[in-house]
Amino acid sequence: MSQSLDRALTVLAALAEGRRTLDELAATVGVHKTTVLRLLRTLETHRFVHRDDIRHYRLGTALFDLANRALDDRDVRRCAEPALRALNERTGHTVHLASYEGGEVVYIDKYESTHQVRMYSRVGKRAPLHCTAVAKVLVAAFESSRRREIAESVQYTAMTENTITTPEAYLAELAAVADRGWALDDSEHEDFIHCVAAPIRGARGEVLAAASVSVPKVLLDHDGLLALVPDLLTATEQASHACGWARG
Amino acid sequence: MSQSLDRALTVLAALAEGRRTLDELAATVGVHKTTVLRLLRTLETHRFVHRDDIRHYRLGTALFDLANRALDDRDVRRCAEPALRALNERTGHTVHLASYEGGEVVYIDKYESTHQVRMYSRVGKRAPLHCTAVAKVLVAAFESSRRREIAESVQYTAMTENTITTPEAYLAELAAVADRGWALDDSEHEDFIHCVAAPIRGARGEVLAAASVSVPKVLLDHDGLLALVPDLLTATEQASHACGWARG
DNA sequence: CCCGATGTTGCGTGGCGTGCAACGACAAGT
DNA sequence: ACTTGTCGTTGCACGCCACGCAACATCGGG
Repeated sequence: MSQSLDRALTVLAALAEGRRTLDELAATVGVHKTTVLRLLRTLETHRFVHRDDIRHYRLGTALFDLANRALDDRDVRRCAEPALRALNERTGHTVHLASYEGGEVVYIDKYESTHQVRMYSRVGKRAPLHCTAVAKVLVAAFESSRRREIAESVQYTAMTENTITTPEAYLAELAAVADRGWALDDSEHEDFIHCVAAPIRGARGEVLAAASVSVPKVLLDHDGLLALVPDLLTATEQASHACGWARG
Repeated sequence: MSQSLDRALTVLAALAEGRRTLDELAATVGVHKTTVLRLLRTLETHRFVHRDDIRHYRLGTALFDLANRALDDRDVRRCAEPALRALNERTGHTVHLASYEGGEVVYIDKYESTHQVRMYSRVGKRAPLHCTAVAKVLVAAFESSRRREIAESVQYTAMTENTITTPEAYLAELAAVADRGWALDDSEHEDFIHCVAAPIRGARGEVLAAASVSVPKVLLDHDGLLALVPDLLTATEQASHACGWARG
């Protein structure tokens, strides 16, 4: 563990919240401001931070560059794009693409709703495992031993009345998801939003990612949401083909 | 300048090219592999890198998170979104949003073309100052002394036959752009693509960002491109209003 | 079974990152 | 205008910690 690097990354995390001054940063990281200054200088030469004001620092453009270049490398993202974009245009609702990596589910793409009501999410954000449709789809793709392992380690924070709060209920849900081929988030994450999600498969049939449609309950009731499932499955199958999946 | 941090950032830059092994990284950075290992460990605990394979490292999810959170903070991006999205849907062509920061022009948003022919670009990518329409718009927004200063420091790399290659020609072009309120890239960056761009203004009339429409020449000839200008200006004016611009 | 390549660990050295204190720059208050 | 306070910046000396080395672990291929 490199101390200075560790501190620099903490600085970046602090800057993610918004622009900060030198000793605001020094305070949050808990080191002398001189130290932060030097770290910032190095970060600045690499364009990781940028000072717009004489005394305010901000995240720099190198971050955008790196992140989006890395995202660009993901084949799923590129291959699934036309299908998901079409789904988004057809339904008008928010479409997410998420993948499982390193024990967490992360959004790797997003297509905004055309409606006024927007949901809060962001590419790069991590999705809770127990109360999102995409996570259910992705975890349900594992064999049962792995599922059980994950189910044990999840923090079952109750986000709404409907949130699943026990490993047993979660495992049962996963089995159901695996069985029917798509997942439902019945306002388990946020009270006013419900979602459906389905897997996108690669050449060997493995699950590469999950796509979801999220819709505010004021726009569509439960049955209305379920009516989107065929549309969703059409899109994910189309995306799966684009990713090399052979079987229809 | 912090040595270890400097090396760590170089490692990240190397990883941006794609997944790498430990001593590939050690070689490119030019240090002992032990050193790289320890840097990677620190980076890994902060989710900046992720090892998908036992011997391959990749950029991690924290980068996406940071970058997109930072992008989210940009008011322009959010405010301009509906107008640009509409422009993109109306024309079917690639729409870019770019802003000037720290001496460089960087793409902060992108709306993909619906046509088969796509252009290569990416959010976070830096746009050359002398041969892109967005850069012309942004630089033309400065007062003449600043323009001259910038014009002197630009590297006039000739990308195509039409690329502007002298400070004098560049300054003349900037004056024309400032005068008519929009800019043209007549295949000055890439042979087969031409673009038009216009500024998006904030509450005090200052230029916040530039929006552009890029279209392959096989789809639209010069006159066809110019015919898009009214559409573009409608969109940028709409976006400007959303950003607080009062005057129509 | 050996051998090469690559990731990992222990360890001693000294470079370098650290905190301190003093200084500079700027703004606000009196 | 002087003072006062705040914040960024610089010089410096100490000692920690990051470094490279070498040995070990692990895995695959011949």
